[in-house]
Parts: sequence; C-alpha cells; structure tokens
Amino acid sequence: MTYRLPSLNSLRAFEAAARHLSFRAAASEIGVTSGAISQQVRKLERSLGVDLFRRLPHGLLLTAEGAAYLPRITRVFDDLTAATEEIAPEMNGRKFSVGVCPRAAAVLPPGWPLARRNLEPHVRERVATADLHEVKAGAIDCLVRLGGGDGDLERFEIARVADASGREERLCLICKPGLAHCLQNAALIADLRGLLSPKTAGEIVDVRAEIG
Amino acid sequence: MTYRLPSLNSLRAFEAAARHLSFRAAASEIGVTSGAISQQVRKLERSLGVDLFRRLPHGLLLTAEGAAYLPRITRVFDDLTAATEEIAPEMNGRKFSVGVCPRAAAVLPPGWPLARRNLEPHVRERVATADLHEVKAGAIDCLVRLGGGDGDLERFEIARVADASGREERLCLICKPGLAHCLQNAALIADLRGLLSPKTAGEIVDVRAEIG
DNA sequence: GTGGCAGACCGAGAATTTCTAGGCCTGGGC
DNA sequence: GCCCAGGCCTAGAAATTCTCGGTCTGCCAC
Repeated sequence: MTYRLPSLNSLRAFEAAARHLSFRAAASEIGVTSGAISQQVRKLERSLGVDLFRRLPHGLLLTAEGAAYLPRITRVFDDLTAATEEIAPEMNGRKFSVGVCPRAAAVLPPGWPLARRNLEPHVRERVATADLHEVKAGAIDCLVRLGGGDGDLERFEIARVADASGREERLCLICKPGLAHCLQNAALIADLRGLLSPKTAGEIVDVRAEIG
Repeated sequence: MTYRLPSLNSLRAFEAAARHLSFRAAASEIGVTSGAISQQVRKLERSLGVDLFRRLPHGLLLTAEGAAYLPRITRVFDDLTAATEEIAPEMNGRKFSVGVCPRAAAVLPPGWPLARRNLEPHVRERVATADLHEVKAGAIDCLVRLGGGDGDLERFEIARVADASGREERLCLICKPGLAHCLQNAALIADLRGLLSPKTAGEIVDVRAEIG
C-alpha cells in the first residue's frame, strides 16, 4: 500500500480558510497566526500542484479546484469526527454550533436543528441561549433569530413568520461575513426553507467561483 | 468551529498496523522504524482515551473499539484519496494494488478488478505481470493466480476453475500473512466468490476480535 | 492626493513534534 | 536452556511547524 496524502493540518487550514475566505479569520478560529495558515495552505497547494485560492489584496477567492475540493474535505472531516466520536464520545471532534434564540425556537420544530436527520453530520451542537455577541466572538458559528442582525455580521433572511404574539417578523440566520455560503450554513438555510414555505426569502449565491 | 481530531499520521500508523496486525510490518510499509509506529499508535490511543490494540508478546490483536474504528478510518482515507485525485490526478494518494497473473486473468472478467464498481474505492491499481516475489517484497498488496502460493505467504482459496487448457486449477488470492482479512482483500474475495459460484471455497474468518 | 489600515507574503529563528538508535523484557520454538 | 521475534522505553537528533518582525498592495476616508 503506497500513501501520498496531504497532511491533516494543511487540510484543516484549507477548510477553515475556505469557509472564512480569509487566512486571518481562519487563523483566529484555529488559534495560530495567519502566517501559519498561509504556510500550510501553500504547502497543500504545492503538494497538490494546484492553486486552491486566488489571492486578492483584500481577501481570498476559491479557484474552481478549491471550490470542488472544499465540500469533499468537509465531508472527510465530518466522517472522521463521526467515526472518532463513536468509539470515544468525549472526544468531541469538530463542532459546528448553531445558536437558536428563544423566540425563533418557538416557531421551529422542537429540538431543531439537532433533531433533523438531513443536517447530520454537519451540525453538531445547539446553543439555546445565544445572542449576537457570541457569533462575533466565535463562540458559536451561526445564530437563528427573529429580526435582523448587526452591521458587522451577515444576515440571511429565511422567511417572514408570525411570532408568539402574532406579529410578523423576519426569521434570519446570522453569521460572520461570507459564511452564509459555507456548507454548514447552506444546509441549515435549505432546511429552514423547506420547513417554512417562505413568503419571501433571500437567494443563496455561491460566491466561491473563480473570477476572470 | 471547534476541532479536536487525531492527527493524520497517527491514523495512518493505526490503519497500517491494524491491517498487518504488526507494528513492525506497518513500519516497513510506511518506511519508518517500529518505534515510530508504536509511538504514533500510543499517542492516538491516549488522545482517544481508548485502547485500540491488545499487545501480545508475539503480535497484536485489535480490541473491539479498534475493530470498529478500522473500517471507518479506511473509508476516510479512501474518500480523501478520491477527493484529492479528482483535483490533482497525479497525486496518487493511496493505492492498494492487486496483481493478476495472466492465467488467472483468462478466467476473470476483462479488466478485473478495476472494472468492478463494487470494489471502488478500495482497490486502486492492477498489475498484470505480477508474481509471488512482488507480494513478498511489498511491491503489490496481493496476487490473484492459479495454483497455491508459498509457505511464507497466506493463501486464500477462492474456487476451482478450468484453465485455458481445460485443466482444473485452484484460483487463489495470495497475500502477506494475516492480510486475507483486511478490508481490501476481503472485498476482493467476496467479489471473486460472487463471480465464480465456487465449488469449494475457504472461509473468511475475522481474526480481529478482542480476546478474553 | 495622501495617510491609515487591512490582509497577504517572506525569512529567520524558536518551539514543538516526530523519528532513530540502542538496549530491555517477554514468551515461543528448537 | 538458548535464541529469536516483536513490542517497549528513553535520550537525543532531525524535521516540521509556528511566531515574530518587516514588506507590499490596494481600499477608504479625509
């Protein structure tokens, strides 16, 4: 059996960078410097012989190859996490955590999103008492709430719904800028749309295309 | 997103050691010393908090947890390989190579085993001019041939078949000792059995059970 | 325009991880 | 009873990875 595989660390750096479309943000998520991410991604690109990102002076874009690679790598991580937690439950491999504010929870099925089979294995944790600051601080990856977000965060409008008192409100998914399109959030958005036949809804646009 | 995953290197050491049921053999496959394998596996066990092997004075056995973990890790490697080769074909991630001697090829479907969908993605290379020495040297992982093997290798008898000249011969899979039960060989054996409704065939026994 | 700033890149050196080497220990086979 | 195979251990060497400055480029506000 011969092996020639990229290292897990460089894949992890790639996955985080692709999700955030930023080396800096990926670095802060993983807890290293952005130089380390840059080096790991470069190493991965060199070992593959393929450019995964297009570097722009103010941020990144995925190339076509990078965009094709990302969801498959995400799945590899998800499978590895599932396998690992099966034999070592306390290991807690890789969590994408979703905050649900109480008012939004009232219009969603009980236990959403963990109770939804189709979101497995991407979504791994539910936080019930979440608010916007936790998204900013990185304590949770996204927040589902009634009402808009905040200028520094991305807001994705799912549907208009009637809250407990009968008032019409917008159900939104709030996340860091650029992340509405990451695999996990896209799965959540698709699920919410299926649940709440939307009167008006935003558009999922894949920004992860090669430019020029 | 929080991460707490074992390192790829330690998983690779585990996978090879489990396949060979020997640190020494795994070390020689990967090209390091057996001490390195021992350390990597121990690190993995420590980080999981679970024993994967039962160390015997003369070899290894998988524990129940190790036996449950192995096929899932194999799949993770296979998926990673497939994803990686898709965007970087020359990468050649991880190959399980099957030798087919010409006389055996004559009684098998053309292109076997690569042409068989159900063997994807475990089997990754076919070598047509193979002989027993290549198995011993580790140049290929197993060999399918007519007639038995050699005292130092494991022989798994699939079926009795008529060769080109009408003589009855035994179709056998030859591999290193203990490896007839590894995932890849088991898949090959099952496929061959399905193809050649066997008159007599051996038994696949899973030796990878925890003892006592 | 021009200054400030965000974000990526680079290189040197530090820190951490991984590997090797050599000796030890145990049990099976002759 | 001796020899050998195979795993274990530890110390030090080797390799990898990370950090820390410093640089460069283009955007934005003034």
